[in-house]
Formats: sequence, structure tokens, C-alpha cells
Amino acid sequence: MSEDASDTTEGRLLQAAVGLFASQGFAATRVRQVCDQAEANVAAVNYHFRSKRGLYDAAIDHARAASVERSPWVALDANRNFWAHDEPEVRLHRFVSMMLDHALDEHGRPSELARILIHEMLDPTEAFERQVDVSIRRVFEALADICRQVRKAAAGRAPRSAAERQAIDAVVFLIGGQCMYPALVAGLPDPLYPGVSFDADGRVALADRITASALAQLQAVDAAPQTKRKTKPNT
Amino acid sequence: MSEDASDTTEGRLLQAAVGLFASQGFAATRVRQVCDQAEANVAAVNYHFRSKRGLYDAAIDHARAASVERSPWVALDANRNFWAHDEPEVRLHRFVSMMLDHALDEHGRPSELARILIHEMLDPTEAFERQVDVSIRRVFEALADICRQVRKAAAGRAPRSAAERQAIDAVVFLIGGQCMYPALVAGLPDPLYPGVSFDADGRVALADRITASALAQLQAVDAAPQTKRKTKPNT
DNA sequence: TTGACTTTAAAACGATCGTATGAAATGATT
DNA sequence: AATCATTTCATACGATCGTTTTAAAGTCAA
Repeated sequence: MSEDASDTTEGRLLQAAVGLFASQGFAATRVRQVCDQAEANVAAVNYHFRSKRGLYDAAIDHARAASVERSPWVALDANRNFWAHDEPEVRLHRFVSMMLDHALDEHGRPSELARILIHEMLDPTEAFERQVDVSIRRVFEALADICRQVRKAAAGRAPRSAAERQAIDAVVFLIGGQCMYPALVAGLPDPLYPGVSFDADGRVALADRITASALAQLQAVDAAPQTKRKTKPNT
Repeated sequence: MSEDASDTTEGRLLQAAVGLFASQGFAATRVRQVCDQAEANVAAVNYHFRSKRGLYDAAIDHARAASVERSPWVALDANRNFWAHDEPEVRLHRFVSMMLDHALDEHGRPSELARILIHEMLDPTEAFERQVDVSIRRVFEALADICRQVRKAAAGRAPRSAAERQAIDAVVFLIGGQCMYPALVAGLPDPLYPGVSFDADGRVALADRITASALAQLQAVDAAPQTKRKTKPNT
């Protein structure tokens, strides 16, 4: 029925573990619960993964591999020139679509990887520094890179002021929030935003809006140095 | 040292419970852990709050009361005409600031209420429908109301098309994501966005940007019915 | 000081936690 | 058929879970 080796005990354990860790986090998930859902014996976890923590690490790797398989990060590191022929705005739009693809699964519900990630952000375990933190930062550095390229293409020169860096960070924050937020609200029992859908079609419209907002904010950097109030007027 | 009745056992239990439930969620938090942190006996929880779940409910109420005390929701229901003299754009900006005040605490770190809320969204307990869900929806309905007022003031008439409702929902989603996202990333050990700060000053700049993006998106509804691609081109 | 009531303390309850053990079942290779 | 490594199973270990019990300590009016 599934894509993974779900006919083996190890595969079924991984599949059940990913789902349970995603909803409940590491500490609240019980080993026996995973084994019941995987129709495996209680000792199977320690046999195949050494310990509960070993299962957790394997589950994170499994979830990330599945996520990357669905939507490969073609823009990271080595193959950064993969789409170098496109203009920066198009690159940004594709990158936003990728982030949404990693935050949501194929049914428009929060992806298991994103939910594990949120649990780790709320209450970091040992897996945070080792597996989670670095992968997050690689994504956001690549995103900031694209934003800088948009800026460089829009303005004449590559700027280096502190205000410029802050502006880039603000746009990255805008995009990151808009792409991570669906991983929270798309799982609610009844939708919080009936007009916003997270399936394949709605995701395209969402990526359009996010990209448009980001581009507008990137262009507004030098257009109006301070929009309304820059900092507090007094003390 | 603190504001609450932290000299009583009940107050210290509540204070410790709010913090621990916020980081670890209900299931992963141990009663003995709360009692240790509150310097109370293990039986104190069941004496003062009947059970662990009773402590959880009381902790949610306590966190919400503290949050409302810091930043009252002057825009909900009854006193909706509290700031009716202001133009809708200003009302929107103030509401966004309020949402940020409830997502972050006075030190610019994720508020305990918001973190409990995120835990409930990832893995709802019995407290979700009873305490969490309704309060979320009241906030977002008030926000949608303000957005509709902005639309009505910008365009000539109050519109009722389905596309209009979707556009309002999209803006509410934009604002909600930008206001909730800080509750996730402001707690990271080292900042993900060095150029974005969540203290009192940075929060004003953040509210400015969020409001500006929302207003731009609200004005773009009738300006360009479809921006780039409305839905998928084929099949 | 007495007596009634509220709050804290120590200890232990059964249940469940993650993990370990050793034997049975399974499968591939002689 | 016999051997051996791999996998699954029932079972149980010590620790810890939420909760209860029972008694001691504190509080305050009469």
C-alpha cells in the first residue's frame, strides 16, 4: 500500500514512529504505542534501532528523506546553479513553493517532518543540534541568498549596509512564517481559514501571494527608507 | 519577585506548571517535575487541583489571564466600538500589535500561552475544544472583521462575492502567520533572523511591516483580479 | 489551651515506562 | 536433514508514572 518497505517490521516501525513523533513529540510518545501501531513486538524497537532515541533519529532521517524525495531541494549548496538561468523572481517563487511542499504533505495536511521540527523548536532534544538546526539554517541561508539576488537585480549594486541586511532578514522572516504557518493550522479539525486551501491548487495561489508580498517588501526597501515610523519617537 | 501569589504553594505550582506545560506539553510534563520546581510536595498537585489535568486547565486559565492583563483584547465583542473613532487602518495596526503582544512575552521570547496553544494544535487534548479553540476563533473573527472594514472603507461598497471572502481569509492568514511565527522562532537558542528583533522596539517595526503587507494585499484585491496565475493552466 | 479546619509531608499504591533476556520461529546455506 | 545467523516472541526487570493514604504541622477563633 505504501512506498516504503512497509512489509518489513523495521519499515512499519519507522512509519508508525514518524507519525506518532510528529503529533506527540519524543517524550510523550510511548514505545509500546509505536509497536502496537506497527503490529510489532515491544522488543522490536530495541532490536532494530538500539533504543527509543535511536528510533527517533531514524524517524527524523526517514521523514526528511521522504520529504526530499517528494520535493528535492534543488537550490542548496552544490547545485546552486541548477536554475541560474532563471531570473531571481522566478527562483524565489520556486523556492517558496518548495518550502510549502516541505511544510505540507500531498494531502494538504501538515507534513510529519515539519511537525517534528516544531516540537523540537518548542522543546529541543539532543536531535535538535545534530539533525534539525543545521538543516533549517541551510534552507534559510539559501532563501536569504535568493532574496539578496533579487535585491541586487532590482537595485543597481549589491548593498552591504546594516539596514539592508535587516531588510533581507525581514523578508526571509516573512516568507518563513508564511511557509511554516500552514504546518500548524492545516491540521486543525475544522479549518481556521475556509478561504485558504492547502491542496495542490491552493498551494500555488499561496505561493503567488507570498512571493508577491516578499517582492513588494524587497522593492520598498530603497523606495521608502522609513515607511511610517522607523523606531520609537522618544526614549 | 513575581506578580502572582507566588508565596503560596498553589501560586508556585501554577507558575511552574505554566512554564513546563508550555515547553513540553501536557503529556510529557511530569507532576513531580512541577512540584520540584515549585518546591512543593508531590501530593500538593492533587490537593490543590484535583489532578494533573486540573492543574493543566488552571495553568491555561492562568496563562491567558496573565496575557490579557499585559495586553487586553479591547477589540473583542462587546466593546467593539472602543476605538470606533479611528480609521480602519489604524485599528488593524493596533490589532496586529496586540496579537504580537500575546505571542511574545515582555522579554521578546515566546509567550507561554502561545506555546501551550501550539502544543494543542499539534496534538489536541481535551482542553482544546473547551479552552483553546474558541478563544483562537474569536480573535481571528475580530481580525477578519477589521479587514472587512478596511475593505469597505477602501472600496465603495461592502462586497459579498466568494472571491472577496477568500481574499479576506488570505489576509487574515497572512497576519496570523506573521504574528504566530515569532512564538516559534523567538525561542531558538541562537536567532534565526539576526535582523529581526522581538523586543518592544522590534515589535513595533514588525507590526508596521505586517500591517503594510496586509493593507497592500487588501488593496490589490480589486486592483488586479488575478495577479499572475489564478489557478493551474491545464488539467 | 482547646478544638476544628486547612495545608503540608512521607510513604506507598497499582499501572506503565524503556529496556533486557532467553527461547521459539524463520530462512538461507550446506 | 542439519547447521547457523537473523528475526520475532513472551516475559520480566527496575524505574518512574499519576494518584492515594495517613499522619503531622500549621492556622485561627473561642
